[in-house]
Amino acid sequence: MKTQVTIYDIARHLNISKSTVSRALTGHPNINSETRRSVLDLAEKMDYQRNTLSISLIKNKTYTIGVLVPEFSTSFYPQVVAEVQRVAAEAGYNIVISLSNDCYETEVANAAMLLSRKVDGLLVSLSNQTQNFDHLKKFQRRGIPVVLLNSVCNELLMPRVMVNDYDASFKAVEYLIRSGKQRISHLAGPGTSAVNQRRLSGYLDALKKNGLPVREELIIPYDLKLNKVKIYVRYLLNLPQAADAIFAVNDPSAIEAIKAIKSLGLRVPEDMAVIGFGNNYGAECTEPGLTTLNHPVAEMGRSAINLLLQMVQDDASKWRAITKSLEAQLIVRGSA
Amino acid sequence: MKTQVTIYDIARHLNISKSTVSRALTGHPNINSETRRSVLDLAEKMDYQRNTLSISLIKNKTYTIGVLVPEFSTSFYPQVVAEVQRVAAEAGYNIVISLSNDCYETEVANAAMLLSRKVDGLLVSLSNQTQNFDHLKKFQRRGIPVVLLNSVCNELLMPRVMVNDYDASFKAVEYLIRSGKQRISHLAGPGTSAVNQRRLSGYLDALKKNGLPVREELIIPYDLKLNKVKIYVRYLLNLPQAADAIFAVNDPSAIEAIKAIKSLGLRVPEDMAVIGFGNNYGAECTEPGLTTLNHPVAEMGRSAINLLLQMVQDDASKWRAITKSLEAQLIVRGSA
DNA sequence: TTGTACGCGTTATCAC
DNA sequence: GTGATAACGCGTACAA
Repeated sequence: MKTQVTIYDIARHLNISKSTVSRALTGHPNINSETRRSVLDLAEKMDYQRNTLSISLIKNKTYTIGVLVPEFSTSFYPQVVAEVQRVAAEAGYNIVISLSNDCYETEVANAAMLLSRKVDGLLVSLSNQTQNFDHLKKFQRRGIPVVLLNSVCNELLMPRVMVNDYDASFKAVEYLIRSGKQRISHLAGPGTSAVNQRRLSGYLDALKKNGLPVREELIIPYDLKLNKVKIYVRYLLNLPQAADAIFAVNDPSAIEAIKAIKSLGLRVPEDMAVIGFGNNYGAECTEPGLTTLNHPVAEMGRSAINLLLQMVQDDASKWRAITKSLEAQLIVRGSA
Repeated sequence: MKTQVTIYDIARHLNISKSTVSRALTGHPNINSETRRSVLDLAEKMDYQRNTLSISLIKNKTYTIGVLVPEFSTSFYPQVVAEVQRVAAEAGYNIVISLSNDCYETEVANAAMLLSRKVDGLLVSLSNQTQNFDHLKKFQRRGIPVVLLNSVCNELLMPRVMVNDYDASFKAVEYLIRSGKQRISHLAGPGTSAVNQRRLSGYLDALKKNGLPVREELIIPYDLKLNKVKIYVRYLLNLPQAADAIFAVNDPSAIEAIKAIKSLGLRVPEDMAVIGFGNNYGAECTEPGLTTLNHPVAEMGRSAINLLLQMVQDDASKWRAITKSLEAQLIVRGSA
């Protein structure tokens, strides 16, 4: 059974104590430079590798950040996570990623796992289902900082980074109105998610502010299962007063809508304009290109992890439950 | 300073020894059911959380798998990783993800980090740049199993999971030939990557086997920077004998090619057919839809992690350097 | 400058 | 069934 090389092994070989070896390895000032040299050489030769576990145990610090996100099914979270990983690595931290698959139970289980792994901080984007926040409270109670991404939790005071969905949606709908559209429909996501609520609000207010009536029949809440989009599009076109634009809650829905419209022999944006949300992969691949709101993914990841790393270093008394709200820009391609 | 609740705290409160507490918590058989009950109750009440670090230290086992991939810039790795995470979680393992950004130095640094974190196994997809494999050898030397994903390393004997790029490319090119194309171009990726080499081989052999000449001017090696695609497309169309089809090494290139062809006023696939590789997000968004080879992402992730978990459990003497080669299916949409 | 002794939180091996 | 005691690998007061 091959066991690892420890500082004790090095110490024996050099006839010194393991504390001296430790000092050499950690770069402690009080050590003879020759001793240190020979330790480093031998360590190299013996292919010594520090055991991070024991150090973490002693220092009660793991240099690990837990990242809890719902899914990787669009480009959004992968891109956010990539940026988070990059920034964290620069600061000497590693990340442990957990996917909740938008399932509350999985989210709780993963949170418990990250807790028992003694992460130094938690970056979390809650699942759509999550209504109970005890799993996050456990972190707070232990003095482990938590930053929310794209999520709201009114019970808990913790910093969060989000996109200004309201403003963005408002902007998108107003753009449609300015380009002459009158019957703008909203393909909405599940109302359980605060994100979707904010997008709906932006839609509603843009209509009101511009003197357009809110028509219930044009607001379609759906579960984001793409196969239903075609049905909705057909419905919108067959209304007594057909819709002339769709503001979709996300890009995949918008892309699906464009396909449906075209398959019915109609033109985008003349017969029906479409605007999405996210600017995911694929948004520029449609014909016409999808006009959509750009999610500032890298910036979101960067803000969130920087906020969290700052909290990790600061004393808990310095923590502030600030909300960082980033703007989503409207990218005009051709679908609206 | 709030410190964590330990088994010793529980022991004191109940006037028993910490060994007994440990036994209760781990479900050891030799323990009075009443004692156990009171321990579990108190643990719950005190919000006790096991410290995985110390257990890992003592058991020399972390239940952690290192996952080292190049990037998250297409849907490929995120989807693979999502599946790996799912399967690993089922088996009680967590994963630590590291992105190398296709940079050799980063890859080496990340590997060292994972090593010092004492991962139980490593799943790695090498960067394009990687030519030296010492960082992987270190794992092997310590008895930590490594599985390669989509990578080749002739120096090292380790299992790998890959797509049968050769067969897939052969299939795609043959499909183009059958549909009447004669001057099939290949937009190739950097030759340093074995994956790209295999795709090129499949292209070449399909031509040969079907009696078509290999024309050097139709083979374009490029660095996958999408902004160059338009130039290449124009070049291919302006040849004395213009190309009539493009087999692109990946989907983004193919999608870019379709756009370029259409922007020049030509038709896909009549004037120029296009086939991609990967079936990434966006492949079904183009007009016409992109005909491409489907990367069996979930299956690849599953195979790789299952192979690795098996090795983690087995003795090193049982390890076999098998190669698991999965088939990529041709998805015919409209671009060819 | 170096060595000794202890502790981090837990499990394992002995006794009893 | 339970309790000491020794590990796991390392850092660090404290003493020398």
